[in-house]
Amino acid sequence: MPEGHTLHRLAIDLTDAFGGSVVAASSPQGQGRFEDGAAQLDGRELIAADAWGKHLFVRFAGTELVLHVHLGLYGKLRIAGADVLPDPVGQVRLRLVTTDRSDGRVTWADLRGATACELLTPEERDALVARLGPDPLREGADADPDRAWARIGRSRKSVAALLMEQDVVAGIGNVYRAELLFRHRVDPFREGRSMRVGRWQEMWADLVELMHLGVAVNRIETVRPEHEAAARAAAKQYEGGRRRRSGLSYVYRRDGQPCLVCGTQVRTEVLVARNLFWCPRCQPRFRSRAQR
DNA sequence: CTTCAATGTGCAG
DNA sequence: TGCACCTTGAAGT
Repeated sequence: MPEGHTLHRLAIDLTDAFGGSVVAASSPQGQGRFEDGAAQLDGRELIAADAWGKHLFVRFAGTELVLHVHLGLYGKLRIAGADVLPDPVGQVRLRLVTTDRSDGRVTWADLRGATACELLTPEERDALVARLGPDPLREGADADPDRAWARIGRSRKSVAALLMEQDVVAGIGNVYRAELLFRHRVDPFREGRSMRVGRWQEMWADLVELMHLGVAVNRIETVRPEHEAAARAAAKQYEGGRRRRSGLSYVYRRDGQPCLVCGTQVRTEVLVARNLFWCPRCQPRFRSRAQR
């Protein structure tokens, strides 16, 4: 689940659900790992949440400390409402609860499996954000593609590796990386410095759109309308009746299957400890002038 | 039933 | 470079 779109969506949903309300904070099954933190937040008004890349920050009234959450690979923050508060399931590191004064209904958020759940001073938060690159989902100067280009355009590392580095672009994960490179027919293995700035500007603009769509539908969707039918048919065949949870994709997790555009088998290879997926025909090996 | 891989990252060696 | 983190669902036996 968690690439940047997930955290921005959670920031919106948390603010909608709890913003302006006093919350009860607890760490029910947190193995003691966030009990002190939860106690510091308990009974405070939640002001608002925001995200930068894959990091979520939540501000509370009456304290400078900021709640910082990073979901890692499989963390989840689930927000729900009901008449009665259910018992926590699994290792709930943090639970936030607010009760509606008029009808007594409760809204709660349960955090499980997160890599980070901690309270940061404003200085610590700023230091963390300072280590992150521009975020396509933020506004104005926080989403400056030139900052990313300053890194990419001079690097001998592959574009595929660079796109995963959070200090180059904050919020891209393995799915957006593979899909963005495919959509722009870019060879994942070409050096960053072999790219032209115009190409990067196109990729960035596309990424901004894709990730905003991801926030809106709460899912990564990257397939263009003209390929949707083929993508759906391919997914259906592959699923064999199972229910599909993730969005349609061109190449992500489609290794061995025919490319939706050209029919060539999609390939995969481990690059910097992550599975990279690409179409060798749509994204042919880039050869520099010197290599030709 | 058990095992493994996953949309991620930090740290040990 | 590989593991730990510690959850979920798919895949294997």
